[in-house]
Amino acid sequence: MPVEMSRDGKGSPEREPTIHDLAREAGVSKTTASRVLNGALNVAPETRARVLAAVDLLNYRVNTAARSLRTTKTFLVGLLVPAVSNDVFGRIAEVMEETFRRDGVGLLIASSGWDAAGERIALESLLARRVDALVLSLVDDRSESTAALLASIDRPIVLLDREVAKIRADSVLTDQRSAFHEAVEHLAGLGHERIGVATISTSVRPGREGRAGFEAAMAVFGLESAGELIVPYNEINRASGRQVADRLLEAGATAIVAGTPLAVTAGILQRLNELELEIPHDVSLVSIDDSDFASLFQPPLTVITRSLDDVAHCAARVVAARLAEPDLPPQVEIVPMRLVVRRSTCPPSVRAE
Amino acid sequence: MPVEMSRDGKGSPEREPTIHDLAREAGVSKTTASRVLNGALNVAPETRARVLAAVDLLNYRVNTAARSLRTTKTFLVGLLVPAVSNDVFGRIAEVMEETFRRDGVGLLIASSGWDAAGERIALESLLARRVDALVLSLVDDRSESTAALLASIDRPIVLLDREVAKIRADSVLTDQRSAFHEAVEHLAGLGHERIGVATISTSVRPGREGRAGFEAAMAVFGLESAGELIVPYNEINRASGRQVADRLLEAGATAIVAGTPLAVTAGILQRLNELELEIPHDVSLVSIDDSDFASLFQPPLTVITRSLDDVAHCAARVVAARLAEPDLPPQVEIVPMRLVVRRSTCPPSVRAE
DNA sequence: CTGAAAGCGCTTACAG
DNA sequence: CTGAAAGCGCTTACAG
Repeated sequence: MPVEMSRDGKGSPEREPTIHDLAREAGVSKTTASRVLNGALNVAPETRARVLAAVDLLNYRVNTAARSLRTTKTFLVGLLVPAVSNDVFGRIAEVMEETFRRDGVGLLIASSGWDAAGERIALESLLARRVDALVLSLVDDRSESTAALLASIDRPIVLLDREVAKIRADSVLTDQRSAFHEAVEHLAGLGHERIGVATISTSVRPGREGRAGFEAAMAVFGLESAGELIVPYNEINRASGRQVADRLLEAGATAIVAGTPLAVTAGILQRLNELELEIPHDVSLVSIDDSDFASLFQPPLTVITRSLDDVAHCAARVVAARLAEPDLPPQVEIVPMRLVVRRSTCPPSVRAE
Repeated sequence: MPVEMSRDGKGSPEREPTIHDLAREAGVSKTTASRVLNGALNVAPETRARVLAAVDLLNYRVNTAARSLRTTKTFLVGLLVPAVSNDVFGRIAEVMEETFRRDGVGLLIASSGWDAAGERIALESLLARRVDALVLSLVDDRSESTAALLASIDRPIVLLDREVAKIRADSVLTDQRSAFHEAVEHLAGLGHERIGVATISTSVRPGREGRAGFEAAMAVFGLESAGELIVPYNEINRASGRQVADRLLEAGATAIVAGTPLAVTAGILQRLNELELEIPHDVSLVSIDDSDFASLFQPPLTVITRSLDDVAHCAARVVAARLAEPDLPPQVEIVPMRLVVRRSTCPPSVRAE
């Protein structure tokens, strides 16, 4: 007697069961098996039960590749971020993954490394996998070539805090403008007149909006937002943060709004420390995005923050809506930011130069 | 004349070109087209060139679903971690993704949320996608049910700092034992006798190895490693860290080795601060894994650290080797840890109780 | 060095 | 409510 050990559930890990095996086990056609697998409603309850029992017995799992080939959908969405290791993007990725998982959708994550060339490659790899939709946090939303690439794609795109001209896309934005307004309001209220801001480059929406929000707020409070008080950081590292700190201090800032990622903020703090400038007595500091770091630093940092989970849920919802209804008008969701006052801000002292 | 606008490269985003279109464009058979796509060597150079030109012209990208269906490989590897938002796992995920991308392999990341039930679901979702290999950082490597599931899988598995009995798997391990030895050596050298350690539970290799390393080192230096000096944290949050700090202090520890993730370490620091215990004068502290947080905290933390990039590269290499050679004997790679002395450790002071 | 043909595991009109 | 048949886009013996 030949060794026949199929359908024993576990143990001999042979060929994975196919829908054919499933149908045979349940005594129905592949068509019917497929119907219950896909939750079609026109199936007799009893038949459905038989198929489901067979699924359990055989430990059947649908072959996604075959399904994709047939339906031309991959049930995969691609997420492109500058760096998953970044605390903000890491959390967004985590929550999105978990959210999509409930719908049987996988999240393919790619990091650009804050670099245009890296971004191109990451994007290509996502496209090669034929993801059903793309969620993007680009390094430069003004790039013509990126815009051209995205325009040619014909797949749903949701932009995370970016705006790309001439393409059809949904977006989830952060209200940077009001964020900077709140920061300035807080600082101006404390009596600061020379408020400096470290911010991401204008090649990206938060840089443009943050700057605009800052300037508008300064005007509202009757303060001068001189050009030298707005300095973009160039790279995501400490050196860049130290440089920014120097320039802002040179410009006479008594308070700094650090619209910077952690590594850059770290550089700013490091530089202030070296110069023996105490926070908040010598310099007040407002940082963007909350973290263990911010709340545990001495002094605990006053921050402008948002719910990263909201951003992620929002993005997932937008993707789902778009996939369900491709002809929806462009969706735009705005996630608010709020100020959390801690101990890194106080009235300015009269510093002797 | 009917509107015929195929092969215009971009613009009209119609049906994606298939290998059939490619073959026609290049004037060869699908077989040949497939051969050059897969880098087969028995193709005339000139033919190859024609196909490649057609690829460019049509902007052809192979349909991964079809390829997978045919080859039974998905070119996808699954990474299961407790949380991608964690600084350690985030970095590992980022580097692995980038490494795999070069080989055209995608990384599907799933987070368990440090939870057994969540882990099961995450694992199932990875399996449902039929990933070619699994890289796992389990929440409990002693779980019988997880072991049974993994044993039934028949796909390459590489364990990240975990060891599961009775399954066939490769592993990338961290040398926790020597890490804790170094920490104790450093602290004992400073004169500490009551050294406490906060560590992950023994349901996971680092918890077991760390504990063993700690006890062995204490013995070497003639110190008592009483049970109350070893306290596991239960959850990944500050409250848990505060609790751990209290217990260790109660046990009379003058130095703490915090083998804890950032959120827990944060709780320990917070508690010490509340109790107005100064680091290092009242309590010395050695933390595990370096970060901006650790180096910028006041005082900068002495840490035991490892190269996360090495861990990631190592894991990627092990996966690649296993995929290329399924019958390789189990591979075990060990990544070293080293001590970086900063300013959170000093000789113990005589504290009045 | 090249091609015709079969088949991977699904889903979906179509027919009943 | 159910099933037979076609076909999604590839790769791979097999034959030449």
